[in-house]
Order: sequence, then C-alpha cells, then structure tokens
Amino acid sequence: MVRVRYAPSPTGTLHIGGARTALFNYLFARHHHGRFILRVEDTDRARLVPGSEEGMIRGLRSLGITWNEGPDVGGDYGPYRVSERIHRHHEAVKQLLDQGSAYRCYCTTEELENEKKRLESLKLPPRYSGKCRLRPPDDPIFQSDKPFVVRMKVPTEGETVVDDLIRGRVVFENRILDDFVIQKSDGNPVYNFAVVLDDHDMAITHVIRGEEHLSNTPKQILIYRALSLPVPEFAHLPMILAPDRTKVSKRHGATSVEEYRAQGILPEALVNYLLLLGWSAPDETEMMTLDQAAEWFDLARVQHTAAIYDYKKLVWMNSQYMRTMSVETLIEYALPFVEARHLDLSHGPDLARTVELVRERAHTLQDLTEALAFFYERPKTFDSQGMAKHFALDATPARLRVLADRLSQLRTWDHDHLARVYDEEAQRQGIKRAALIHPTRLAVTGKTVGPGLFELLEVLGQEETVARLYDVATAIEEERLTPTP
RNA sequence: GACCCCAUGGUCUAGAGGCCUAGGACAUCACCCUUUCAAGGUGGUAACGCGGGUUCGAAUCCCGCUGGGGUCACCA
Repeated sequence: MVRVRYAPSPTGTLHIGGARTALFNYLFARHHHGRFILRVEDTDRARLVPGSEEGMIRGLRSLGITWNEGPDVGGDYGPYRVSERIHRHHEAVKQLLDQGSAYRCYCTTEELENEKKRLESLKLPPRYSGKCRLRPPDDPIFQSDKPFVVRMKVPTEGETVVDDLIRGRVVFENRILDDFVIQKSDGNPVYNFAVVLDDHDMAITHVIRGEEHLSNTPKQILIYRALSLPVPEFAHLPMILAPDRTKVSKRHGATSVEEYRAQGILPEALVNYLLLLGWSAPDETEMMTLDQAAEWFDLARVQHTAAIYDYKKLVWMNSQYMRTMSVETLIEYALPFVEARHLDLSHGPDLARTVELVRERAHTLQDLTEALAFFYERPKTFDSQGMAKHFALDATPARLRVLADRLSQLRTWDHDHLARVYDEEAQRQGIKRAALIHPTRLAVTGKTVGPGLFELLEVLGQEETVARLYDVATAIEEERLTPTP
C-alpha cells in the first residue's frame, strides 16, 4: 500500500511550491490507490504562526486536494501534528545516545560561531569540529546541568547513497557531512530528525518533496540506519522559481494560493496550471481535471529541471475555465467579488445573463466583475479617448435623443428589433451604423469595449437604456461628463 | 567557497540514437473576421549553451567547460 505525505510547517501561507508538492503527492497516491497524509511539521514552536495551519488546510481544500489522514480528519497513525509526537522523538534520541550513535554537545553558540568564522576565513567548509564527540565518557561535563544539544555521530568514511526515483543514484561522501544536531537545547527535535521518525511511524512508503531537501536526505538516511529502520523511497521534485530565476519569495508578488484567489484566479485553473509545472501528460494534454491527472500521473514523467512560473499562462488558463465552466459555478466564484464591488444586484438584470455576456472576454474574476458593473450602476466616468472619438460631433446629443425616442417606442425589446432600429436610423440619417453604435455604447456603459451592443442593450432593458441615453445627451450639452482618468 | 542537482525558443514542455526540415501550449508579430473589445481563423519570428569524444548516424550516450539552481542553522 502506497502511503505518501505532504508535511508543511505552519509558519506562513500555502505558496505555489508547497501546493504543487501536495498536488503531486496527492496524484501519486491516487494513481496507486494509496493513501495521502497531511502532517503538520511544527517542530519549531518559536516560528509558529497562528492560523497558518488552518490557512493551509483551507488552501489545499480549495484546490480540490483531499487527504485520507491528517490533523483535521484523524487517522490510525496519529497524532498528525509533530509537536504532539515528542515522546517518540525522545525515545529515539535515547536509543541513539545509549547505543553510541549520538552524543551530547555542550558547545555554546558563541564557541560555534567563532569556530565557523575561523574556518570561513581559512576558506574551509564550516563544519562542527567534533569537540564534544571526543570527550571521554567520564568527562564531568556530562554530569553537569549545563544546556546541551544532541548530535549525530556521522561516520567519517564511506558514502551514503540516495536512490532517487526522479534523479537516480546520488552519492554523498560521509566525510563532507558534519555531526549535525538532532535535538535542540530546549529538548525539541530538529526537523531532519523528527521527519525520519514520523515518516517511519506513519508507514510512509514514498517521500516526495521539493529538491531543496535532496542535500539533507543523506543525513536522514544515516538516522534510518542508526535506528535500524527501513528507508523509504525518495523522489525530489524540481523547484518552482520566480521569473527572475530565484527561489520564490514575498517580493515576487502573488505567490500564495490565497493571493491568487484574491486576484480572481479560479482554483481549478490554478491547480491545472500547477500540474503543468514539472509534469506533462503522456499525450501533452494541458487542460485536464484532477481525475484525469491522477490516472496519468507518473513520477517518470516529472521534469528534472526547475520551472519558472508564468503568470500570463496562468491567466490564460483561467480565462479558459471561466468560459467553459457552468454559469452557476462561475457565479458562485464571482459573488464575493461582486459583493466587494458593492454592486446592487436587486435592481439590475439577472446575474446569470450578464455573466454570460461578459465571461468570454474576462481573464479573471476581477475583470469579470468590472466588466458587468455597468449593468447595475450607471457609469460615473466615460472613456476619455472614446469621448473625443464618439461624442465630439455637435450632432451627438441629437442623435442620442432620436435613438432614445425610437427605442422607447419599441414593442419587442430584443436583439433583432434593436438592430433594425439602428439600421433604419443610420439609413435615414445617411450615416454608418457604427456612427450610432459607438456613441450608444459609450453613453450606456461609459466604455468603448464590451459585449455586442444589441445583446448588451437587450439585457440592460428598455427603460434603463432609454433613460441613460437621454441623460447623457443632456450631460454632453451641459459639459458635465467626467472622463475616465 | 564546498557539496549536490540541472541544461530544448521569452516561459511551460514533447523528444528515451535514425520517425527531427526539432512538435505542442502561453506570450509575441502580421493578416482575416468584425459595431468596439475579446474570442476565433490563417500565417510568421523564435530553441537543442559551448567544446571534445562514442557511433554509419546524437537534441538523445560519455567527458570537460560554461551557465543556472539548491544545500551547507539549536529553520523547515
């Protein structure tokens, strides 16, 4: 039975790298009909951010990623919060100490820092000297109540091999590793140590994680060996880099799942886009559901190279989803944005109709909301270039009034009848139909872009259309139109 | 700096020695369509980092160089 896990530390928000790692774990588990476990890696109590765990859970769920076991859903291998497993870590530390695989180190932070500086000035790699490793067992310091850390006794010879499912055989010389800390002076385990125990105790078969962990893997393997535990399979995923080719961080703008949601990116689009960062379907299909992805997912098809995320393609993919998903679902997603925009839906046309009209030219939910706003509130400003172009003629107010007059007489308010009015009126005045269409659009929406005029008017309604045309005609004459900045 | 990973257009990628005149997607440019904007259609620009091997034959295998990334914490 395949068992994999995603183990975030609750020190921030769910960013796209973490989401992608979780996603690949989830897909791998589903593909192999295994189990996907969520574990919270809160070994560092000092850096814990309140609400972070909840935020991550919310973020993952929003993407459609679910888990079989976790802190919120329980399971047979709990607890799923590392801080609650501390007794296990202490047991293991004791075992390592007893069998001589680890030792107490009493070196102070200052000592270590000086040593490090000294080595660096000599252009040598900063490694721990092993001072306490060499202390005789009867050294009185061991009986003292001075604070200590526990260090792993790393073999000085030989090599540790990581058989990576994605990268193949990676060899590390043991002598380049130093005696790393496995337990802090406050008694808490260090990540590299806790992770081994937890993965073992939770019967994790495949450790799938970001490439930044590859260099730490030999340390973990050394711990597995010292504890006589079976070593799981490892797979290190390529990194996701920011457009400047560096590790993703806050200064790169939107990088968290929450930020993308706030910008109006649909979770379906985000998760689909993330899927394509480092993995591709056998037939290069790009738009797919998680079900399809789970069916096709294979670590052998995971890229070795780091990927740079491309916001433009994400947005494109979002627009694809916006135009193909059901209106009902789209409205559900759009509602929070509509509310934030303070649009009063009780007076305008049915949201389903307006959304249908603008969805195919919007790229995000924010665009969408902005594009349909004029249905629910009269334009406060008018596109300045459009004004110069379509309102410049002295005849404009008169033309708008004639149209308003005729439109108010219309018995059947639909696309075809509206079109006929414009055709007839253009012919009667001996002008192009466009000379009527553009001023109308600008007068009614305040913009020069948008849905086809007749569809738009049909949905806006007769009363409102006519009223706006009269109002704007007068406003032009009185020169009290505000141009859009 | 040491160690480790990686290397196909601006970006994501296909490619497991001949199927490659290197394919697809986003982006970009041009044109068409058109009541605007999108969408759509057609076409274009654009890549195997460099140098050595191996082989009848290399984007694909090997070595070196260069470049990029990651790790070197009492962070995870």
